[in-house]
Amino acid sequence: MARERREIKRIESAAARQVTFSKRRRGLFKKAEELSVLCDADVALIVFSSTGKLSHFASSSMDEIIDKYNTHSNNLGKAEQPSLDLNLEHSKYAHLNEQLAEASLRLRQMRGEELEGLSIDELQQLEKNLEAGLHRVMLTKDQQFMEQISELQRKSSQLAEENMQLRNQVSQISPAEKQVVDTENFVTEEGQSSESVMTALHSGSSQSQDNDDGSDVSLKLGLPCGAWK
Amino acid sequence: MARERREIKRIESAAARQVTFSKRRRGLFKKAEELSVLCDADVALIVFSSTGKLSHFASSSMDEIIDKYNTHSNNLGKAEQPSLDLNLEHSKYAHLNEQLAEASLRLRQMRGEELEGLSIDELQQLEKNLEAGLHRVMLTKDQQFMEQISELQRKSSQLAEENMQLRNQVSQISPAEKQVVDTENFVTEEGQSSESVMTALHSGSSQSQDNDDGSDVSLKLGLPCGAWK
DNA sequence: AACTATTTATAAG
DNA sequence: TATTATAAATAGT
Repeated sequence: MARERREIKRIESAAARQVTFSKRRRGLFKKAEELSVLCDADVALIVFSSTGKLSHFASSSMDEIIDKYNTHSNNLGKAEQPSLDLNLEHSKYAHLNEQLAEASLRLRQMRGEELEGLSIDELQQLEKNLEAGLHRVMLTKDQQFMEQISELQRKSSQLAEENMQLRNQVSQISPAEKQVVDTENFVTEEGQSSESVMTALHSGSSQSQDNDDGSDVSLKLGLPCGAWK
Repeated sequence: MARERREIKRIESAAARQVTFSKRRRGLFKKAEELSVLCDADVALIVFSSTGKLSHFASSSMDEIIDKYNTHSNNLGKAEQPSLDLNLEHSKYAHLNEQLAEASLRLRQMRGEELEGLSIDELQQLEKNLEAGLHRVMLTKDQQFMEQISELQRKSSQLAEENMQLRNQVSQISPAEKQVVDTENFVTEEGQSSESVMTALHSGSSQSQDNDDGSDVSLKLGLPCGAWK
């Protein structure tokens, strides 16, 4: 990354080593912070220079991150360090930590990670749970889709009716322009079929937070559907 | 450092965040190692992704570095304030509780419970996660099945061979009884096909660990498969 | 420490 | 996942 590539091995000259240390340390800390911010990750970095000087960075609390690290490591079967805590608070704390570790292990396993230690029986059980969960999630999702569709149908019927009334008003006030209104208005009749509503779902433009680049034609369904109320 | 500068703030799109996380994490770990090697520094790096997955690097022993960090921190001075410490303990405790609650909610949701508050987007995400997890679990399970089958094939070939040798011995010692042995023994030839082994898998019932009497080819599948090691 | 010529990292596609 | 144009890091001054 510079005038010439530097081989990655200990720099013998103490002076050069010190200079490189300063430069690279700054870069490393910057990268660590950027990672934590960009990706919402929890990052802890501890550096001791060859002269023993400490520098450190933690995106949240260093102690918390270290605790979490110890918990995870223990899960993966490494030795514990039962030295520090003997009082009740600490054992409660430890117990909570265990529960959390257990829960997150199960979550990771449901995501298909860390399956190495599981027996075939356990894998089959996991598979069943996943299938059952998936099934319920799909049912719930479909139900919400149907609810949104019903709501849209209701809404569009109402709008169509209002439109018709408005057109009537307009034609009474200025009969000559009725023709224009009829051809420009895209809601042609009051009773929209369910098919047409579903089509509208797919052709409607998106609203809100994401990439509104103009080519995205998917309608963003979802709660809270304040936009429709 | 790329096609376009990216502002250093949390990436909203989960997918993009994940991609960036992978890339930058790799870069960060590389830099950490380079610093430790070039400058003879002691470096520890702990990263939890936003999904809770841990990755870490330590140029020497993580525990040692953490110990050294704790020592330095304490020495460099913060006179301890008991009340503050208690508050800290308390808030850590509360925080752990929150994390645990969050984790178990997610677990229940993965089982298809408590889906009421989720938006359609969240439901679809959950569905994707479940499908991905299910897929990985099935792959792992199938792999274990295949391993067990291979082991069984090996074992049965070996048994069949022993069997043939024994029959030869018997026929040499007492040729008159050869007929009897041939008709009573159900293992007829040395090379059992894989189909026959798989059939045995489904028809086999109990196992007692061990009867290596040379004729039982049924096995209980499942870990720990210590009986075969 | 400030300055480039280069190498590296990485955002987008 | 691999590629590539560009931003960033940094080795040697």
